[in-house]
Amino acid sequence: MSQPKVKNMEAFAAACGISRPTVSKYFNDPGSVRHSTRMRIEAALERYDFRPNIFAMNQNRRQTRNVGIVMPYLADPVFGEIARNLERRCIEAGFQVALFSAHGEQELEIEALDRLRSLRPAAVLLSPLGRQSNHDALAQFCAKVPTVLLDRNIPGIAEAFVGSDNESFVSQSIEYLLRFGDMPCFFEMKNPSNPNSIARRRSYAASMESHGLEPVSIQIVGQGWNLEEIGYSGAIHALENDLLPTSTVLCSNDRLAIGFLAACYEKGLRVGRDEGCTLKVAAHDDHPFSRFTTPPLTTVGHDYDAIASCGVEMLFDLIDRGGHLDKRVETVFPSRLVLRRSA
Amino acid sequence: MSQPKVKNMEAFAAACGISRPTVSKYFNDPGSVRHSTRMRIEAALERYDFRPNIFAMNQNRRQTRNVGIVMPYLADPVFGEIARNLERRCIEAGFQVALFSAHGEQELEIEALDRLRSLRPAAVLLSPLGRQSNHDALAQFCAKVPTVLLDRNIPGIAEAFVGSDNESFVSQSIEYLLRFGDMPCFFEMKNPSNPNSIARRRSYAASMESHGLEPVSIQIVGQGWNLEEIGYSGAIHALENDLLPTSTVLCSNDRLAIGFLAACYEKGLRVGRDEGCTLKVAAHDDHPFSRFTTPPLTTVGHDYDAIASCGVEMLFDLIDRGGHLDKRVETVFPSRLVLRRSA
DNA sequence: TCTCTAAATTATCGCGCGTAAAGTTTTTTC
DNA sequence: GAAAAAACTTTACGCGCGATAATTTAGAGA
Repeated sequence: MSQPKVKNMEAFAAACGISRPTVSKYFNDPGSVRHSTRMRIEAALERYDFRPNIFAMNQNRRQTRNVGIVMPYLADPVFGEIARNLERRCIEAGFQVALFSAHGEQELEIEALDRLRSLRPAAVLLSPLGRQSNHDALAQFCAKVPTVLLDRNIPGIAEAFVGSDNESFVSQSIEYLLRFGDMPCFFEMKNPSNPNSIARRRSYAASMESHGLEPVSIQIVGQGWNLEEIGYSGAIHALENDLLPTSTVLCSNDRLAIGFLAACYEKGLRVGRDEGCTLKVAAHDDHPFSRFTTPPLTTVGHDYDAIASCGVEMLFDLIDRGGHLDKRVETVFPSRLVLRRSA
Repeated sequence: MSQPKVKNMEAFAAACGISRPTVSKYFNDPGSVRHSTRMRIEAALERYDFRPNIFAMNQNRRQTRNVGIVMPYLADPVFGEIARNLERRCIEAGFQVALFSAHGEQELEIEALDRLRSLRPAAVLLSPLGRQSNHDALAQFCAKVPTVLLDRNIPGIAEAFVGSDNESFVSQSIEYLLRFGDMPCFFEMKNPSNPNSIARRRSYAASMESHGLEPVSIQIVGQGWNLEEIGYSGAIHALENDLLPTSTVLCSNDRLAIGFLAACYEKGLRVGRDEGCTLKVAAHDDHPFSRFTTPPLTTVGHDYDAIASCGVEMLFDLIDRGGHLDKRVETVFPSRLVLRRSA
């Protein structure tokens, strides 16, 4: 079956034997036209290679059907995974998705939001860089474009927030470690760019104190997103100078832990809960790679599916309500412990 | 300084005291107007918050300034990294970038190309799934949209190909291993979805034979993109059944090797070139994590920068030439050996 | 000062669609 | 069966810009 080209909706409507406004109505909502005419249009759609010009549509509609997804660092598999979930669901709901990554840089985040704005998205799912973000620029953006914050909260900005409960993360890991009598010290960056890290730091301290224990942190230096490298150098430094106050280390996140484990190997330290091991290591995030570290990393995982589901639902709800929610909604999902051999 | 809104180019031109066609000309090429008028426009641009409606522009231009980037699996950090490089350069050249991922699925790749087409891109950088791709659909796409293939070649399709030289990859690793008298066996998937894997298989055999040695492959089963898991199970199976013909293993790619190393740890095998190690492992790709495996993985790395540079240059050249090259160009970059402790 | 040319202007068309109003046909309801 | 409602058609306009042609203006060189 050849598919003759039809250059515009006018010609296509003529080929259907239907008026253009009705065809237009069909493309905006196939269910809004009579069943018999719908069949005629869809039959013609098989015969002719036609799809409405997306630019003309977007120009004339009151609202586009674009949604934006902005990730802080797409090369990080965790965000790649989240983005994948979100994108899938948005497409299924009939939206055109524009995917952006800040690549870990403040300027690029602003630039991405800037380019996104010119796409006039109906709404945006934004996972900000966090501390590294230009908060004024974000606030300005969110004031103009309906936005749902994802994974990283910035209080007061955007219409809603969906993410993981950092408290649940840390309390789960600590409960587990304490059950075996281990006093976990907290391994983290001194100046983390990730706001979740701050929340986890607080949760660690609170959780320890609630057990009548004194929190002890090892704060390592480092800037940027190369967390494995930062964790590695920090661990080397800590091991060489005997800075570890306890034999159980709870890392703020898996990527730091991956660097930590590499350092342990280099220093000839055996990690795990087996006999002969001198160190236990646990962390948070359940990074895709954590299952394959040596030893496999005990960690606490996100419920990506729930976060993605809730995030897009919030997004659609926001769009339905005209871009504004009566009050800012914060939804937070609990995490689940993933037991492996490192602790 | 308040930024009063200006709703269209007409109004903005009036605010500048300049005619609309001239302003239009400016936005299409700021250098094409007289210096004094350019200054006036840019001064007004500071005062007013105006940017041309991108939909109207795209609708009316002979050609859009959109370019598409399609990756096979964005959650893989290797592709995330490549995409980041490409995106950056395209934006700098003044293009709007539409980023898509096939998420490892044939249908999604087709769907992405489909959505991309409606964006009428000036040209596309496509890194196909490869064997898993629907080649007919790809050919159909490339016939209609000027395309540069990236990383994975599909002969005869698209205007050009830019990637790494798999031959150089494998010969470098083999040369290195043989220098220490190690007979490397080749660890790979039986039915790899990645066309590079096929090229590497051939290169391994050729390289071994050129040294008068007999090639030995371990082909493991598995489907999909969860390569670490596939490598892990394959290695467990091989180790338990004593299937390894040599004590040096050359993995087709790093992700398989990561799984392999995890299996070795589980089986209590020490890997590396130190004393007391029973196995050496090397691979290809220089995955971002390979530096942090235990032991750190000896591998062969891509020249991402060169590939990205060449890819976008090819893309721009293709656009300049009106979307067609006289003859299909294949550019291939050599790789560099990255020595670490695993072999 | 005059000339020549590059640049800017005016005027007008077209792109492909959304949208609205008014009139017509078809379907539903009782 | 008539009345009401729903779906459709026709007509017309507008969106914001690119493109073009015919004119006018400005700036550089002689």
